[in-house]
Amino acid sequence: MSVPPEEAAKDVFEVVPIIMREIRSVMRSKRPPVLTVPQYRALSFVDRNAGASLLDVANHLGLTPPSTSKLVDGLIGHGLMTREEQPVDRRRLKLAVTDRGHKDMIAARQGTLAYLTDRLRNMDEGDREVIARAMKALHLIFTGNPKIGERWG
Amino acid sequence: MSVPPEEAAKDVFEVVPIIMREIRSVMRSKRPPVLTVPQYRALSFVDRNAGASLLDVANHLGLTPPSTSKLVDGLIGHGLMTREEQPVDRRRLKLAVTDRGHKDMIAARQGTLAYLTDRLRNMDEGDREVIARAMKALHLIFTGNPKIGERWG
DNA sequence: AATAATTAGTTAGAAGGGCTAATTGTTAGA
DNA sequence: TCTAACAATTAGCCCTTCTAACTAATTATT
Repeated sequence: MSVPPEEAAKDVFEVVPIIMREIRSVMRSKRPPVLTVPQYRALSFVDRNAGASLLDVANHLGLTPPSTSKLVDGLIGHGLMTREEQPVDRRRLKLAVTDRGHKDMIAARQGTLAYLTDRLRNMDEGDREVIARAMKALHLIFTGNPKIGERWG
Repeated sequence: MSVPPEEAAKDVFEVVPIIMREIRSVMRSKRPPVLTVPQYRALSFVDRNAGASLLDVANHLGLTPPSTSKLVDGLIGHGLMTREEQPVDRRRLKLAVTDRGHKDMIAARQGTLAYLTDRLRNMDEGDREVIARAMKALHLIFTGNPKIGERWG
């Protein structure tokens, strides 16, 4: 049976927001610490790319520089990230995750993954394979990057 | 090859936020009108369930009553929804979508679907089928409802 | 009928998310 | 040098979502 792009689009549009709400809810419910999804994503990126600049983070998150600046502000305010000046190019920041930021990030990740894993446990193994394949295909068309999972080491 | 729930969870956790950001971005970029995702979802629900109460909307969206109240406030302020009193139970609201609300909702939906459709067009047909199947499986485990797509008539 | 408990919805206040436009400093180039 | 480009921030806007505390209306209890 052939699936036209219109139908797949409708399915994605209906299901993705539902799952996203779950993810957000789980991630924000860990307390303390409380991490929002963008905060988690920023921490995770800087954790893997120590010394990243603000624009690096903005590009990775798909946010504008001002939004990212505010986001980083909040993380620094909570002691989860640091902002350093670089002697090489004083315009460019050097962001880094603190120990506490690293721990909070890991906690948020594990909590969310545990929840999702639990949800995915009681289903047909074939369905799980379909989901994994679908996610890889979606990742490719939405990011252009065929690699997935590298953020997980 | 077997896909353990942990792996599928990681894939979902990585990809869903990316797609969601795209959806949000596209939906908010139509101007005028500008509808956010929660605004769209509230309109869409009330459009299909005229006379719904605030709690009906809150439950459907997975939001608290105060959040929903504020959300509805905004929609009414923009002339997209109406709030009526019911003589039967004067505590219970009767929400309805205005003509303009209906039109804006359709416009937001079509714009977003057009974008997603476009993205999904240039891919292997087999991948599209995998995506459609994955979305149906995910919909079932996250909502308990096997039916999908009814919202699209 | 009077009182208590529940239910529907709102208000207030907080922290965050995301944008555009305008600004400050810094570096590189003609 | 002087200008253009760049990195980041500030200001100001509106939306999201929560908890806590509240009002008003209904139902249940005595």
